Amino acid sequence: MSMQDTASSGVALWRLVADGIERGIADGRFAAGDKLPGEMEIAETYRVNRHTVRRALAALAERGLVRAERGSGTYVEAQKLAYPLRSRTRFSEIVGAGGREPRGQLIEATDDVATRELARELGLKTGAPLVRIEAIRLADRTPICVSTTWLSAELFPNAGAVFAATRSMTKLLEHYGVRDYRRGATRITAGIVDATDAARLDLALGRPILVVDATDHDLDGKPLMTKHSRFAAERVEFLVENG
Amino acid sequence: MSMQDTASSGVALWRLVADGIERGIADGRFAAGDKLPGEMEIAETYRVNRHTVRRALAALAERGLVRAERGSGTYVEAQKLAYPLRSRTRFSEIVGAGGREPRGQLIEATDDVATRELARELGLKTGAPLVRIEAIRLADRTPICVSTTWLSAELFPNAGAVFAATRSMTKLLEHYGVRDYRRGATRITAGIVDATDAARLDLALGRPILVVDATDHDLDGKPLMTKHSRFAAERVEFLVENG
DNA sequence: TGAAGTTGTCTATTAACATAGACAACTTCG
DNA sequence: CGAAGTTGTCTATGTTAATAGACAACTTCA
Repeated sequence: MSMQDTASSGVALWRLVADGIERGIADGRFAAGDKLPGEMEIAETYRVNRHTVRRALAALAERGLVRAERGSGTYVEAQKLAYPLRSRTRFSEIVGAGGREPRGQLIEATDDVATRELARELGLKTGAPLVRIEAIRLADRTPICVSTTWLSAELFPNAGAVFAATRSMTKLLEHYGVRDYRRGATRITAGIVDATDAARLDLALGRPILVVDATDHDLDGKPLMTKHSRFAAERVEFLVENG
Repeated sequence: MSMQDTASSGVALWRLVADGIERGIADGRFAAGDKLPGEMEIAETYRVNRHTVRRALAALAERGLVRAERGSGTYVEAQKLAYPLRSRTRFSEIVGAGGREPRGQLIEATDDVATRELARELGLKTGAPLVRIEAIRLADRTPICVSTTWLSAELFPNAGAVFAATRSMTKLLEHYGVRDYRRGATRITAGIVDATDAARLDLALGRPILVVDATDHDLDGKPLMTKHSRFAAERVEFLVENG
């Protein structure tokens, strides 16, 4: 396959090969520790020059997914985080369950006003004052997702400062007397990471992301906050346990 | 932004611009019928040459997402299919609810044997005979997803032929006396389309896909079939209605 | 009508992508 | 050891991607 006989997709060939191999790792065709096929063999299966395969492998190696050993072969390194989507979903619990250290980090907290869309989600009027919190969440040192959270500025004054101190949405809500909350309807789609999120997630441009929109409610069904989260698709896998 | 000052991602710049605009359409910043900013303005916001913007717009136009009008501007065309993930999910009902014509098409049906993984999902023994059905599902003329379905060859003899005739999994199960069924645990992740699926979904290489793995059970909880589906992310949006 | 703003088309130049072939350096295994 | 198979590095060539500038063709609106 050369660039001129396939419809130009705007994606480099080496990138397609790298994605193919990564998929193989993701779905278990290549398990952690396994040896990948030789560069020549990969080149033949993708009908591509060996140098193109080498570039693909170099990209995967740089991301820590594989490791090349001269004279021997190239070996698989990594795994994905299982992320159950339940009504009671807590990032820290999910990550902790996998034996990893959950961390949160505030990027910025700013004042905002409700668009019609946000107002509807939060049960407020259009133009109502909001706090917008931009945060990143990690498992050990690996960024998992960035999320934008909107809360009513009247119900949660100084929410930005509280989050900066607690680094946890659950603790933030506790601070305002909310003992428990549930997740409402969740919208999931996929897309390509933009430049800003790519930098925050330490993700290469053009990588796929899982986009999750959800609104959390208290136990009486009153909306508390609405979130727009972007997950590095290569690092997580959502589990919808029935529905 | 030129290719040499950003870390080379293997994704062409015009493709990043196209993805950015598409995201703008997806999340409502540009609604159907809206006029996009001028090519010069887009070029400035992405810090890119106008020709690069033109290429991005040409790609979007070819996919029918936007339409350029000389001397006037470029306008938005399309929308996404809302796809609720409930325990009782029927493709035909979801598509029909949107006023579109649901269609199914058999790609191939072959005999297969259960891997350990498949056997566990279906409650069979490793090596048990299976029927593997590869099918594509469309809304009007637009391909929405391709799915690989495995069923027990003993419980559902000639399943391939039955599906080819009925073009519906629901009708296939009815044929074997299954009146109703429910979806069990569902795993969702995202990835990049491979060459085979790209052709089947009429999707450009490098586009993101939503990957859904699920097993359907009858009302007694007995596994009926397990599916591996790949959705064109740009054409659907999953709705998880609580959980 | 005329000016401003829009998309369409052309030429030209530089960097990145992909191919091809050859050989070195190293590991594994009989 | 020695052969086979692996990754690492080099040179070379043609194609694609992205830049830059200029101008034509068309629409909108004062």
